Amino acid sequence: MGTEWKRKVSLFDVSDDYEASLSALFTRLSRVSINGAAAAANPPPINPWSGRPYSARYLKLLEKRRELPVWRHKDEFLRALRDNRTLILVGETGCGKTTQIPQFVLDAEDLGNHSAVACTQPWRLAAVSVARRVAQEMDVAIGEEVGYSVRFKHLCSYKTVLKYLTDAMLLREAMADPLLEKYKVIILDEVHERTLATDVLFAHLKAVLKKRPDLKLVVMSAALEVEKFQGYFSGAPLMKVHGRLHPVDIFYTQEPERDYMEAAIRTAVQIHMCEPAGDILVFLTGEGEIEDACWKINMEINNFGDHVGPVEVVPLYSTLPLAMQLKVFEPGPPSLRGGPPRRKIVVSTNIAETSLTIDGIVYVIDPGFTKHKVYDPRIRVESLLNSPISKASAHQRAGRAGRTRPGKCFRLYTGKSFNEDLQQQTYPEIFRLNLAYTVLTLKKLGIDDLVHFDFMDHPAPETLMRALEVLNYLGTLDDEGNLTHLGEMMSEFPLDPQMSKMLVMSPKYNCSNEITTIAAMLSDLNHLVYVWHLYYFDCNITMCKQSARFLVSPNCFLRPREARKAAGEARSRFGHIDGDHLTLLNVCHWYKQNSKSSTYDYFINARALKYADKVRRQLVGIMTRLGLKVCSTDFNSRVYYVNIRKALVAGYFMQVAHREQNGHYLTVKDNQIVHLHPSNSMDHKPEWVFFDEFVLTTSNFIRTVTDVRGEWLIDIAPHYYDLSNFPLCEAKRALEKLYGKREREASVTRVRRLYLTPPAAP
DNA sequence: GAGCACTGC
Repeated sequence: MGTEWKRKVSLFDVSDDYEASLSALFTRLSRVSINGAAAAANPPPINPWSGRPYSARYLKLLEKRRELPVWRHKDEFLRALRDNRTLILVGETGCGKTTQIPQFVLDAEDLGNHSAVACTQPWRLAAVSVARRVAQEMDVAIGEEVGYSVRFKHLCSYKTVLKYLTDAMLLREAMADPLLEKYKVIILDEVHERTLATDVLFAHLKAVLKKRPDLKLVVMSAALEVEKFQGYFSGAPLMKVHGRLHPVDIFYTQEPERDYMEAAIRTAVQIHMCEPAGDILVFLTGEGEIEDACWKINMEINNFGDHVGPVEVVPLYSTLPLAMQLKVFEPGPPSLRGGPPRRKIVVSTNIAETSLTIDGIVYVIDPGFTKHKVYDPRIRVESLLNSPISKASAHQRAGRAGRTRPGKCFRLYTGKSFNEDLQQQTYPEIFRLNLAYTVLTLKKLGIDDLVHFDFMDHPAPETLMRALEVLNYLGTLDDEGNLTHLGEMMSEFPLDPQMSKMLVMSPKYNCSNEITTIAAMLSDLNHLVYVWHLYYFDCNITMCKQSARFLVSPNCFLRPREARKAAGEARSRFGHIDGDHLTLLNVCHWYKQNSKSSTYDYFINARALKYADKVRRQLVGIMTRLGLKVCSTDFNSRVYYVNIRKALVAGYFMQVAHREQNGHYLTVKDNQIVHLHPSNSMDHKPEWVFFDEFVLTTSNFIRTVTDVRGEWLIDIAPHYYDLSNFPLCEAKRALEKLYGKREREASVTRVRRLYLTPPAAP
């Protein structure tokens, strides 16, 4: 301990010296006390957290912890924490900041017996696995003194003093308790990821710090853009901790490569022929490229015959079935003594950049591209663009080569290009995503003035305007920009506003049961499976954080490459001719009745459906809490599907396209030419459709599309289909006719009433 | 005629 700072010694106080002596004591005990006599004479020290004696594992872990680079900075950190309300800690992968810093904070702060320290992570798996690890390190049961809170899973108790949670979850907590009063110290970890939730928390917590003098904030990040963080947090002190990775030699090309695919394949083959043993990881942008490259690498190497060792080329991307994904973890072919090296070549998307760690990789090939989701508020389209990676990404990719031993990274671009062309960081999400959901969150947090809100990076004004416009049309915000009663209800759902709107409206159409199912199926089905979690858990915390993530295909329909046709046929069995939303409902119904039978025979992704069911239960819980009836129209009723489609329109009336005379579809108001995505299940091309998403890939596609009647649009959303505010187009003329028809119907009704209704008694 | 990666009381 530093001499200038005499800490208050409490029961919770575990100083370095104390732990060192404890460690020595236990070493002695374990040596002499086989028969227990010595142990009885020297009772082992009591863990102040649990009130029980420390276990042997505690000491084993303690020794490992003390080797972490961050331990050398413990005193410095505690001093900085005492003297400042905000501080920034920069530490490279493997320095131990995520597990140790929160424990240091517990050592420093005199806390009550309620949850007082929160540490955020961008990913659920990280929050859960780190919490479990830290519970072991503190020798307490998970869910007691150390807990976690992520979507669908909360493991905390009244005893919890340290809680790991996702950043989005802390934001959710802030919506109910804006000052976050139950926390004394909030640690935001992995802030360089710049998730939307982290960015919002930055600004919100900055404001909370002004209102709560007792709150402290620790911001932790990997390297890069440190000055920016420091500037934003008005010069908060900065601590740097170095990590422990093996060195990686980086090679650039002399000249820019014209064809990065060809260059990547050539480099892989060269490494295999010339470099010593060690597996290769190649980064490409998508499934098509990856399958292509795998085939070509195999071909070229096979052409060399027996002169070179055999290779196993393994593709890796998220929509690959799980069993295939797991192949990347199998060891490659063993090398024969004296023979040429054999090796495994993994060809992967970005998934291998941060999401999972593969043992044995020594060579990385980085062509410098990735696919990115980009939102254009002008045309309201999210598209996938093949674009250059950032320096931070390149750094991360290179690091994949140095995890087990010194490695090499081959960048297929020039050093000049790296220095001059690549962005420092990947664009933060706040620049790239549709902000409707985020703006609703901010409104719920009580932030009125979005334009002057203290974002670290301000989103484009158009994106904010679009979000406000959408929320206004949905009835979430009134014309002054205040949250309406409807908006209050919508903000309770962890869903896009269109979806929360259709949920809130669905009881009115007597189909909230079905709408809840469809919402669950539509909400992003990517989710994490904790396959390797326990296996890696005791080995290495960094691996545990990053190894265990496998994606479920984002779609409930499987389409294995080798069985496309069969998959298509199986899918058509579920197809509903009125549209994909109803098809999703069919799949769910089928699964509920047949969950025991082999889903794979029907090319149905059972894990996606299980996940959807989890989401559904959560949504039903929220509905019930809000007093919204969970009900269904009789399945045999003529209006069963009609009601469902109408309820969907109540949310999706802004995402509608109209078929023109020439057969093309134009989106309403924006007049974008779009095509029905070939995966749609309709047997016809309806005049009007609504859609879930507009994606720009090989063409302008609208995906997840359902037939809607024009009359419903003007009945359900007359404020949006107000013709005085509509560009001249075929859709407008079609709507004019519909309004005319409605007007005639109305006058007939008036006449009937006039003549047929008996006059009311005076 | 088709699929980068993640997340949410």
